[in-house]
Amino acid sequence: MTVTTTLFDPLDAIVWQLLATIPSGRVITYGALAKLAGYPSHARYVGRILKNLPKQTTLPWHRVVNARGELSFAVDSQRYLRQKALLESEGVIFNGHKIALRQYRWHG
DNA sequence: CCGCTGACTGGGA
DNA sequence: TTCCCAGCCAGCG
Repeated sequence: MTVTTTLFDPLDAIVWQLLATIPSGRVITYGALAKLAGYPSHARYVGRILKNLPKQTTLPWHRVVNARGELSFAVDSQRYLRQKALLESEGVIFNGHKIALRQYRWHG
């Protein structure tokens, strides 16, 4: 039987699982997520994974921000505003375009 | 195989 | 501190 056909990459599944563990009100960077998944130099790939998530996903994709504490979308674009709104609804504070970081990261 | 494009980064200026 | 940029790496002609 042929078969096989991996419907998705193993890394994708790992990232999905890690993403699911990030608490409301907290954020994590693309790079940190990649590192936790075991692929420290794949921040961009993590971005691609998020981009490929189905629209109806329940995963907290909005809790992933870039290393500068900003959202990786064109400022004021539709997607930018949506992510910002979701984060603010969880209590994340913004200072201009940047997240008023207190604690980045999950767990801690 | 080549070149270009990103939901990215670290480090030098 | 902010800006800039080479390096990064999978996907898609």
